[in-house]
Formats: sequence, C-alpha cells, structure tokens
Amino acid sequence: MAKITKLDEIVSLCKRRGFIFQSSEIYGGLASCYDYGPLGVELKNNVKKAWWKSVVQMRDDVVGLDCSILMHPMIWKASGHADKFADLIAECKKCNTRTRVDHLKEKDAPQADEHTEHIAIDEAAAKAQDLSNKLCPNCGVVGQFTEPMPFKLMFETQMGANVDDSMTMHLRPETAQGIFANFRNVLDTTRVTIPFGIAQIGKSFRNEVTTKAFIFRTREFEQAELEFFCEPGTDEKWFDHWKQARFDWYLELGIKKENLHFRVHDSDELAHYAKGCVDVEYKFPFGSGDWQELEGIANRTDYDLRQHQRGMRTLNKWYENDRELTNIELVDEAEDYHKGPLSYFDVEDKKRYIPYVIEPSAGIDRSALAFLVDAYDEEEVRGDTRNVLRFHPALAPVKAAVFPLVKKDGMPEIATNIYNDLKKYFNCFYDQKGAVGRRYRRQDEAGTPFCLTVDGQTKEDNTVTVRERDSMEQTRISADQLLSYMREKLDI
RNA sequence: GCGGGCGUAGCUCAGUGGUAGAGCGUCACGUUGCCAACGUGAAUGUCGUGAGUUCAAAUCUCAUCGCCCGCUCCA
Repeated sequence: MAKITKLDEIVSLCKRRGFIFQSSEIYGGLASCYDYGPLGVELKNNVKKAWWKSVVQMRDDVVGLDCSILMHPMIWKASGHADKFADLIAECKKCNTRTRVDHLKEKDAPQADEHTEHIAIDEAAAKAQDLSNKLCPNCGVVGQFTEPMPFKLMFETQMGANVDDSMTMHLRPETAQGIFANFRNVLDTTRVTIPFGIAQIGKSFRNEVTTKAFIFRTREFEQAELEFFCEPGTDEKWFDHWKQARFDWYLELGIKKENLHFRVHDSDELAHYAKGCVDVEYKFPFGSGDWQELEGIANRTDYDLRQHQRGMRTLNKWYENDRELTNIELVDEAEDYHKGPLSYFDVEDKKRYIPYVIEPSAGIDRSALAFLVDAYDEEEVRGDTRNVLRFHPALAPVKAAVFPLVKKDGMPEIATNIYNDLKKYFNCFYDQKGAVGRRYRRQDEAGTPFCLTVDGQTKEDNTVTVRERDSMEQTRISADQLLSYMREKLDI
C-alpha cells in the first residue's frame, strides 16, 4: 500500500532535518524562494551529479558547458523570449479572473481553436484595445475587462554601475540559449561531430504569474538541459532515444514506476518551433495528487540556430537603435541560411546543414522534491512509527554513519579511525551520543543507507556491524574490507 | 490577482482580554551494550510583522508579510 504523503509532512520533515528552509525566514520569508540546508544541499548536489554522470560522463557524444547567467540582450531577441516572455493580461471585472489577452475569445466564435501564440507586447497592445466583444472564460460575461496589463516574465537588471549609461539586461529564463550561443565554439574546439550534445546545469529565472507548491514552481530555479544536435531526418530517432533515456534515469534512481509517466503534448499545445514534445511527469502529492512535469523533452528542430543566425545579422540595427530591443525587428533569414555561421559541415556527405535539436530539459529542484517525496516512508516497527527516506545510495546525502556502540572501552577511538578513513571516499557522519537505536532512527530520517557500529567484538576480531537502512538487517564485516564492501554496496 | 484556510518553542499543536504552555525533538550528566529505553537536569518564544482599541492584547480591529488548498497563469 502506497502511503499518501501530504505535502505538509514533507515540508515539515525538510525543515526539521535541515533539507529545505524558507528563504529570508527571519524577515518573514520571501515568497517563492527557498534555501537548501545541510542535508538538502547534499541531496541536490547528488541529483546534479547523477544527471551529469548519466548525460555527460557516461557518454561519448555529449560534452558539458557552464554559461554565464547574463547574456547579450540580442540573445533574447533572437530566441524570441524578449517578445514572447511579455504577456498582456486582462482581468474580468465581474469575477476577477485574469486571462492572457491573446487567449481571450470572441463571443461569437467560441470554437476559435487556432493555437494562440504569445504576441509581442507592442503589437498586442494595439490589437488589444477592443475587448468589448471578448468572453471571460471563467464566468462567461462579455466585455467586462480591465485595461490589459503587461506581465514581464523575464527578470530585468542593470549592467554597469553608472546609472546613466547602464544597460538593461535579463536574467536567463532558460539555460538553453547559452548552449546555442556556444555551438560554434564547441564545434571548433572539441572535435565533436554530429550527432552530439552539449549539456549544462544552472540557475534560471522566470517571473511566473503564480508560484506553486513549495519548491515545485519557483521564480529562481535550477535546470539541467541538454541540447542534442543531430542531422535532420534523424531527429525522430534521437527524440525517442532521449525520451527513453531520461525516463529510465528517474527509475534507476529509485522513483517508483507507478508515480512516473509520459504526457505527450497536443499539437495545439506545442511551442511554435517545436515538432514534438513530451513531458516526464511525477505524481506529486499536491492537493488532489496531480501529475506534474519534471522534465520536458522537445524536438526544437533547427529553429534556435536559425534564429541566432538572424540575430547575428541584426546586431548593427540594435546599435543603431540605441541598444533598445523593442524598436527592432530581426532581419529576414538569408536564402542560403543552411550555409550560415551556425551550420554544420558533414565531411562524409560533403554537405552543410543546420542541425536539428532534441532538448531534454529537467528541473533540478522539482526532481529533488520528487526524489524526496518518493523516498519518504513511514512504517510500523514494534508499535513505533519509523520515518525513513529510502534514497538511492547515489542520492543519499550521507552514505554511511559511523557509531561506537557505547562511549567507552576504546570504541569511540576505533570508530573515529574508521570514520576518518572512509570520509576520504564518500560523505560520512560520526555520532557517539545517546542510545544506538536512536542514532539509527535519526539516520533513517536523513536517508543514510548504512550505519557502521563498532562494538565489543570489534576489539577481538576486528569486525564491525553494518546495519542496512531499508531492512534494518545487520551484517558483520571485517574492518579491513569495509571500504571495498561499502564501495560495492554504494556503487561508487 | 480572486476565493477559502492557516501563522504560538526546531517539529506537531493547546491556549477567546488578565503571569507563555504540552508532547516530541535538542543539549548535559548518569545509566545502558544493537533499533526513537530509563533517570536527573538544562536551553530554546519579535505568539509572522506593524499600527489601533483597552488599565491590560497571543486573544478584538485594520493593514501587511508568508504558507497551504481551489481558480487563474505556467516557452
């Protein structure tokens, strides 16, 4: 029986054990921002490590990258974010529901099923004047809207300390564009040949209209993204490949199969550049227990690289327009764009083309939350409730705790030596205080897979007790073999 | 942003105008020899924040911040 874990229980555990705290708590908190505590940072780092190992290090066809968060403003013009991450929203005066203006439908055309693109704010502002015939999707009242309000989904900041000539910059709303901007660099310096991918983990920022559910949707968040470049025509094959590879990654790290599934995007839900998109979703315990996105895997086609080729050719216009993005249009695409600066030359086939891109884009924070929720378990042990986080060893913040059974007879000294030896190889924790049973249970709640206990017998035959978290079973292992035994068990 | 609920110790919560509380947890000492044992002792509070009403506010009023649920929104 899968226990239904409420989000509140997870939040409470996170606080109690030092996984996650509200940001700026001593000042009353800052909405939608969270800090990772001592155990939380280990967990999150382990999630990132596991992703990096699986996507970069274990593969011969992917290389890593770490781009700056601030990038040239033209990046966002070319990518479309500068225009499309600004929405106009109108509020129904009748029911106070806010709706994106471009999602509003005419009274007489309720079946307007054309996919609604985001519209550049200026254009939309002009068009949006007449809402008198628009229908509120919530209460059905016609034409009772406030003036459209612009929502900027990108964080703005200033670059340059001198206020007068500082430049407005945007914090990146996704890490992907830094990869596209470095496609040429990597190609020229790394001896990669298509098909290959570039991976990156890092912070992104989005002014979401609403945040949600603990660390699930926050305005500052960490992404792990891969842009996998392939020859057009092979994109479907690679899409399927990554779809499977990414799904399996969650399962291998212990997510229960029944809590994970794919959701294929409908064609009217796809971003305009995407040929296909599928989400990996986890059954989170928010409210009624909704499936929520952990990761999106999209076929972005050759859209981004082509857009940046246009962007590169628009640079002078940007200078001429006083470095203002809103006043300029990207120049039209060159006719021979497929031979442009971001094209790829295939030596075997002797042809140039703009590669297609398959993008698995995972949210690290929400993955960490999913691993937490999924690992959380309460079980009855001798009439007591045992709280245990059944983390996969690779994700466990602490791999092994070392205890002397009691604080005398030389046991602390032996245990300390073992601890000092093992901590060179993986994260360990030493504890000699209080009853050993209590120490075991404390480690259960931190998700530590193994506890190593030095007892009276250790002095006689140099063995220690290895107590396993999930089964609570104990095995005696020679202290000499402890390192190799643990490494095998932990797979490190 | 709207509607509903909530905010008191690290956690869970009691406390409806009159001295700030409990359980669990934490720490110390003793005891104990393998699963939240026991004994003794201890620490820990801007009662979310700010104003107001009152002789007196955790308690009443207003504002504000934050969290949860449901809408809305979510390349």
